[in-house]
Amino acid sequence: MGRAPCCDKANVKKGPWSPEEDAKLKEYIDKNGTGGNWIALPHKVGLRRCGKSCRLRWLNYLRPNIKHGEFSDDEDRIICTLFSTIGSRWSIIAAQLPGRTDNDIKNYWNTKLKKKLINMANNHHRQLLHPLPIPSPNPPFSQQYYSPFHAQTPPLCDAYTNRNNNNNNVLAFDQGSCSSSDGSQISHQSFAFQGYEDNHHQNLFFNDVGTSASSSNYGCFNDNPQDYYSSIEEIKELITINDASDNLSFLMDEIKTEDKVWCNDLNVFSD
DNA sequence: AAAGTTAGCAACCGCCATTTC
DNA sequence: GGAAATGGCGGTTGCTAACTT
Repeated sequence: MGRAPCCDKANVKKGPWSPEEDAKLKEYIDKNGTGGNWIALPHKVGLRRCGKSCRLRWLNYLRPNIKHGEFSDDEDRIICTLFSTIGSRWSIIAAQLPGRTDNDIKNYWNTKLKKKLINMANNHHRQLLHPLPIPSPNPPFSQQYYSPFHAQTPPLCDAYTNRNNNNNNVLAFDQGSCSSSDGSQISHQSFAFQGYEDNHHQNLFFNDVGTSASSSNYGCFNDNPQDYYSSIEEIKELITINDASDNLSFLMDEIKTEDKVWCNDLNVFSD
């Protein structure tokens, strides 16, 4: 025969945990450990909770060194990189992000990061359909790749300045400041950029929505950043209709098959 | 100011591989 | 060897706070 039933479903409490329950569980595990048996734990602790619920509460909230709050750019990059490689294996992705739980990452992906990525992929999609003029001569900007997650990196500033000097149809605003070629400091509030590749298909810049604060001298900002989209509704539709994940996969595949390198510094979609 | 809508997140559900007896 | 529980995981739900109309 097998083991005894894990818990009396009719008598266990469900819903949000109270501070008292948290304190009980934490105190017990701090003193005694989990004992390797979550199902037996609630009885020992004196909680009317299912063992699975205790396990989840401990792993996702109570255990030491849990990190809460905003995800960093580095964490974004790791999540995107791994998701593009292994898909929704949240526990594996979480293992690469100390202090983050699979549940946290899953929630973050579903509520924020996926939308961000879809938006970027969609912008790229448009850019491929309607390529901008390739500048000539090709400006001597940094060979490093520009990452949309990384709006404040020096490569962005280099690209910004050099391309501006060549009066190209590109712009990039970042929060903070960077140096222009004449040595002056440029400050910006936000970033927005129109995307295109260089002649060698080695550098790819992105469209993205954003607002320009004070950069008219430096970019060729074409009026309203939303003009880069044929329709905002189209973007909403892209995200909401059908299965957003399938849609994202489609876009990812499309980008891959374009034989282009996307976000190479993230190792996302690189050949 | 109130009602309606949306976004974020904690927690639950259910499936499946593993473990136990 | 097989039945049944456990542990672990990804998907989903439901509550609540924030935002919009």
